[in-house]
Amino acid sequence: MERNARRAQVLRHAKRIFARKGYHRTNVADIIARARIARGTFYLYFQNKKDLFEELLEQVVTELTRRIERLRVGPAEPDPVQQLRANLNRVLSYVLAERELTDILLNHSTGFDRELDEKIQDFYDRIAALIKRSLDLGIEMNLVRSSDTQVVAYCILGGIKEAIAVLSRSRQKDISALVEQILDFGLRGVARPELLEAVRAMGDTSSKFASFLGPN
Amino acid sequence: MERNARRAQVLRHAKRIFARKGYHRTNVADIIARARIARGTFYLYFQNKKDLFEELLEQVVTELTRRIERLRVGPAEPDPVQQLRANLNRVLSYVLAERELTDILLNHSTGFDRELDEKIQDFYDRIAALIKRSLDLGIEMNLVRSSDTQVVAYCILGGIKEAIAVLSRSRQKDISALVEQILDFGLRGVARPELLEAVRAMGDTSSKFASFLGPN
Amino acid sequence: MERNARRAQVLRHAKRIFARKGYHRTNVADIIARARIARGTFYLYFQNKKDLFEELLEQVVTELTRRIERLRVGPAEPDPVQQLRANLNRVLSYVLAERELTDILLNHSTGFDRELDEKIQDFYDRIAALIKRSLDLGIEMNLVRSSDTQVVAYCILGGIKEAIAVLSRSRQKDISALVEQILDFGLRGVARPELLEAVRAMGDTSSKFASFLGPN
Amino acid sequence: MERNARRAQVLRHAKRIFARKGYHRTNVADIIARARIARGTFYLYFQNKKDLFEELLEQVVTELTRRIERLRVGPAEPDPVQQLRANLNRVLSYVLAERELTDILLNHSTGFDRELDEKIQDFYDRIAALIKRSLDLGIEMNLVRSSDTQVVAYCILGGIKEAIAVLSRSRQKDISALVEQILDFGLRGVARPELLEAVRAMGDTSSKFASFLGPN
DNA sequence: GATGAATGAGTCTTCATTCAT
DNA sequence: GATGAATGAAGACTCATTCAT
Repeated sequence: MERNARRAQVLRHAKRIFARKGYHRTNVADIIARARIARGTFYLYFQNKKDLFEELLEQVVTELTRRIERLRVGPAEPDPVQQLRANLNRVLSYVLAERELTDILLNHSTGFDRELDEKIQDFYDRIAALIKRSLDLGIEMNLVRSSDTQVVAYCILGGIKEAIAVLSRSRQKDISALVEQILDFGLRGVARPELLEAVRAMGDTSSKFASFLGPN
Repeated sequence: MERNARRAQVLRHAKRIFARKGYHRTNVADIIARARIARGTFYLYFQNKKDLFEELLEQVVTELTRRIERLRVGPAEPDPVQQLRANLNRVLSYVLAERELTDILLNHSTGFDRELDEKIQDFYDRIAALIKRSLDLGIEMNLVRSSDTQVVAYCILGGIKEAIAVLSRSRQKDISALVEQILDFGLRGVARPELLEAVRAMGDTSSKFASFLGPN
Repeated sequence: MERNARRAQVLRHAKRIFARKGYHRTNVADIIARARIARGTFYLYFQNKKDLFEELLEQVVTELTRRIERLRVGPAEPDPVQQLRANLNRVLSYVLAERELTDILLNHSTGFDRELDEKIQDFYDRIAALIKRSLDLGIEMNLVRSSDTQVVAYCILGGIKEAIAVLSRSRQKDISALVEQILDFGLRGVARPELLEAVRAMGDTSSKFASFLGPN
Repeated sequence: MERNARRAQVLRHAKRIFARKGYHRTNVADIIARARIARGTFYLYFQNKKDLFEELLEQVVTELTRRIERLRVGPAEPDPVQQLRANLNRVLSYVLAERELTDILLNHSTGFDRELDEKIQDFYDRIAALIKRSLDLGIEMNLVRSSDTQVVAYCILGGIKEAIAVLSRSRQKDISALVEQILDFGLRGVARPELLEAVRAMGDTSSKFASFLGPN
């Protein structure tokens, strides 16, 4: 347990530095100075610098994966938009809470470790696949217009990534407005026009999709 | 060899290697081996490795900037969607033609030089500003629904970046379908629902926005 | 090994090599080979080659400065010539003991770093100023003939430097004769002729100035 | 002849730069830029950088050697002090006229070329030998007190070198006063005290040795 | 467990010299 | 003769990792 506490402490310090300076500009000297441990001690807890970095990256990826839930369909389930909103909320909350970690993920430039690059690409591909699946589901449910869901999924993913980057750069604390903007933009981008028109006709004000997409 | 030719030759080889291995894993030895020049020759044309890299980066940024034209409004101008389509086409064509350069920009450019990082962020901010301006214009013209155009602009930018990344990874040669998907998604995301409905009512099949946005 | 001991060890070896080969022909490889340490170890103790060299130079300058005492006048003080003799003795002893360091100062110190050049010129200027002050004092005390003490001071300084160079080249171990020769030459060069005549009349053999310059 | 003119031109430029920056800080690029010749052209006239430097050094050494005449004794010869004065005058005039060349000689730090170092040491040794010979001659002639003429010769040489360095640093144009100061200091340092007393008794003002050292 | 001195492979950069045109 | 592009040996410095204490 003591061991884990020490590890966590080093990880915490390293996270800061990696977020601020990036992988290459950060050296072991920086980390041990911050963490106030000896050079050798570092290697008692981590195989090497890359190992530590990977662990941090793993952390974000894992936590984000945990916070992004697969869309569930069923009578007892909340309506899909609500689920999307919840996903976005969870993701953006995490960004706010762990800005440094998400910075590492977003700004990490590829090309210093093939394996790591693949791991991250994998993560994004998984997210894109989830989005694609939601879109396909939406099409089946007659909510989403037909399109190349593969491409659109990546567009949505990219939009969210960029919005996160903006959020991370800003000092904003409130994410709800941001969530609604992203949601609105994305949903309208994929929704069947009839639906949008119906919403409009009902005098719905923007970002109130939920009300008509499911009775609950 | 003539000065400019030699410079270009070195740039060409370096581009390849940087795209494949990234900045840090590429060393001067790699470059000169590829370009079949001596070590000293390299420094005859470039101050140092970073200098060469920056030049490549500058190249992409400049060319992309050149290919993204500001939306023009006026009776003699092509309709806005046509202009957007043309922009996207020019950008994606460049990506296809200079896959390596765009790879460098998208994947390998951040994290090793503060100054460079800023230059690139600057570029993206400029693009986002252009998109925002187009949205604001669209709102004025009653084509675009009201929204936080700042946020939406970044969402669109991110979507395009991600789509470009996909394109760059794929071996695809035809960009027109991709352009239409991106355009469709983006336009629907921001268009006023009435418009979409009108289009729909007219039996328009996806990506034929142009027909109603202008008389031509 | 203990930090200071290791530093000293490297300095010791470097001193030898610098004295023999000079700054430019000595490379870090030479030093670490001699000191039997790894390349990195060198940089653990010194910022760079120049840093080490400067430290050695600083050493000579500091020690020589320490050994050259300002002339004191007063009833309880030893007579001035005795003080000059003591200064010379201390300086030449150091040269004998640290032949390599003085070699570095005399032969290898100028021309590779503007800043360093100035530091050394400064040192010599300080010594010249001390000599000039002694001469001015001697004039006040009616021991020294009037002259351009500024110029004469540099002549004396130059004479001593050259004598030191000779000493350093030779394998001589006894400095007392050398000291007397320098002293004799210098004192006669500046003394008021009446004094010299008085000494001569008293049948004084060379280098016995002291006997008449004070009662002791 | 054209060839020689070109050579001379390059030498002239190189002299300047070597004087200002020293051998190591001066590189071939500096020289050819100044002389406005191509890189290759440099090597048409000089074997290499060292060769050019040596030639300049040779120039000073040769000219100084030419200007330092051996003391002649004889009824038809000018008195010795006059000859010494003439030597000093010729040397210092040259310093004034070719400050850059003498700077090179004086500041040339040893240790980058064994052969060159020896050549310079040789020159100084030759001068010291000349001085020693003059002293020995003076002893024979009962003008100079007995002493270790070897040591004293180097003291005198050093004094002159240092005085020259001062002259070179200053912007002074008049050397006669300087010559007298050096001469006075040196002569008094070596003269037999009886002589000095005689001079004094005769009411001679400083630096008028000449009047009594020979009847002519 | 903890320490921090030691390691040395890996890179970048300079610059005197050559040589094809 | 003149040019200047090309050369590559030489050398400085960094930093992740190891290991004796």
